Amino acid sequence: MPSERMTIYDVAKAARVSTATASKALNDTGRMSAETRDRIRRVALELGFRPNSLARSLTSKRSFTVGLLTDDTYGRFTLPVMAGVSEGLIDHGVSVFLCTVEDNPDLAKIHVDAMLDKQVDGIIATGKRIDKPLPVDLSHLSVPVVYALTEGRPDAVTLVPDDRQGALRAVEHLIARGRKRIAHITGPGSFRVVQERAGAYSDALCAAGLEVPPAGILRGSWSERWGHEAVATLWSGADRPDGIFCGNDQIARGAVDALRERKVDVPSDVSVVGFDNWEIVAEQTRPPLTTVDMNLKELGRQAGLALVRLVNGEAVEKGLWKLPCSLVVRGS
Amino acid sequence: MPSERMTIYDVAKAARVSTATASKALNDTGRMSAETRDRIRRVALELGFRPNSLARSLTSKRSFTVGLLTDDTYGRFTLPVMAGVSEGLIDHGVSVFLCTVEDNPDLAKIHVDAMLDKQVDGIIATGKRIDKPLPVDLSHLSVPVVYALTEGRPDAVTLVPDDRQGALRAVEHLIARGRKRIAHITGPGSFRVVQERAGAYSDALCAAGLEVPPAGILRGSWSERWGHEAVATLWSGADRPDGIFCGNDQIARGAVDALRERKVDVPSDVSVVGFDNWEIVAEQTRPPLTTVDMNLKELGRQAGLALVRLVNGEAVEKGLWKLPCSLVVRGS
DNA sequence: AGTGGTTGAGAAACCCTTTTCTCAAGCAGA
DNA sequence: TCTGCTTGAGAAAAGGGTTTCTCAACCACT
Repeated sequence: MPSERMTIYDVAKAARVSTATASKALNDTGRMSAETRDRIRRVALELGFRPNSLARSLTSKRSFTVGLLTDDTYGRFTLPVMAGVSEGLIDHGVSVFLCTVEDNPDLAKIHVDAMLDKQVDGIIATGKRIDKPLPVDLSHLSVPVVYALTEGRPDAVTLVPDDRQGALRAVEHLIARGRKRIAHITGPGSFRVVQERAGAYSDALCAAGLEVPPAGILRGSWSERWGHEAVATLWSGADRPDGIFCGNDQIARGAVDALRERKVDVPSDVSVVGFDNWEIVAEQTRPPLTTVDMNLKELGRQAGLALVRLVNGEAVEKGLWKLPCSLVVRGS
Repeated sequence: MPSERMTIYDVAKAARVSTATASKALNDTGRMSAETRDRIRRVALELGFRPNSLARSLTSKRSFTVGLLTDDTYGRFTLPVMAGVSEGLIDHGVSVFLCTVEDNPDLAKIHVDAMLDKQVDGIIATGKRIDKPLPVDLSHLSVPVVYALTEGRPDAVTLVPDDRQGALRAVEHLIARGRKRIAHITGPGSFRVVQERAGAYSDALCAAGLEVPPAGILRGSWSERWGHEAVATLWSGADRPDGIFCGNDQIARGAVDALRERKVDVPSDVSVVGFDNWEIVAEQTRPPLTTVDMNLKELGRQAGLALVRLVNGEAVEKGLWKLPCSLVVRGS
């Protein structure tokens, strides 16, 4: 391991050419004899030469670096998104600056400025809610911005899971299982995903010629506790459901636990479908949850690729990109 | 918003000085009249000048950039660590390259090479297990490396939670609650944390003059299912415990659920303490779990700061740094 | 007037790579 | 032999900063 990094001067000297020639040989540009090109390449390889990206970026105006902004420290959504971004971009030789800003506008501004100073080619903004923006305005930057799983600007690319399609899949699955009286237990009505999923729930029932029960949609918090409570409410009435579509896996788990405590068998008496495919919840539920996966890693990948296209000046359709969800069938 | 970034040439021209003088004025180096310095600064501010980090790094040999390598995409441990790193470093003007490598040596090598090409000042390696290394050798790099929550080289700085201290706190808490017959349900014996926590469990009991029950330590998987099963085993015997220290929160939750199903009240009949303070599990348990928090965000912060000190050539004590855990008392 | 020390600021080199422009050599054709 | 074209390679500038070195101007003393 050479303690000092080799420069192109070292390569040029060792190959007895100028740095210009060396550069051209290594980048496969310019004109020279195949023999010279090969010789320079061999020498570079022997010396373990690796070009200094900084110097290269200085002239090329491309740093092959993007910034990833997130407001989520503990949640489960951003990690797969980030992994997807990282994975999607490494193939293009692009590295990712990670910045966590957690609802702090000043911190966010500092991070954005730092990224801009480091000449990022673009920025990906990601968060935990699709209906809340990050605490910083990214609309007039000199670099392109892509939003993923957070509220984006209308004139920018924004990637979100297709909640409606995912919810349809879930309800259709219940219907295909022969369920007729299907309820929906979900989170706070202030969340857009709640509205989307609830709308899809109603539509799916209508489309199948089933009626939406009078108190079919129960809104509460995103917690197991609420799933538990909601089942208590449902079972206190006369028209008990035989299928439940839950707004997330935690609610579903609370519901399944409550059903078990009432000696209602899942899935023979009642089928339950969750949302999120949060494995730690879904797989530990007894029985394991059938649930909707939002394919967040893929979403992150696409966000990265979209940004690269924008950076390259390629045409990219602006607006909301809804990426399909898939149903993971387990035991519930 | 100027579409083209201002350079120091623009500042120099506007202030009618040379770039050398401008640079010195802005960096508070060199000699010049206070008046000139102020004027240049004012001009720079007006123009919205921000120095190009790339150009600066090229001469200074410091990129104010570090790489963060992780093998964890879905787990819960790395996200707070990463957030802590990011938080601890931004104060030093250092940005973080995020790289997820997930057990893929080739991918890891690509990422490391990319980081080195981008002249990172150092690398932080982080993972999900303290007794498994990342799939890439970082021992002969030209930049310093700090390990956090992953197996590090003996001659490097490695930060891990103090499992022993955390476990002692947990068991002492049970003892302070007056519990006499304390069991330990934990994960696979192949994990070093299992050994550490189990050792601390035994030692704490001895120190308090309590005996370790014959089958006091039950090793299994890290799942709720196993916590459930283990309680069944314990309660099938004669010598039922009145306190349970669990190796993680999932096991604890399984145990608490099993106890409830047996009509054993938590915490009046049996006290349970978990490990990890994984809020999504601990807070949703009925009753909410008392558990050990590993302070992972702080661990990440420290990792970042340690790396900065290494980069600055300051003395840093090598070896294993064990960071204290804290007990979060809830309802169990 | 000559000497010496300080002050303020600029010229130029440097960091590493890419790129444009120039140019000598070689060759074909007239 | 002269002209014109192609080929291979290098000189130099650019990219945006930092830093070292130089130097003129000014002041205070002899």
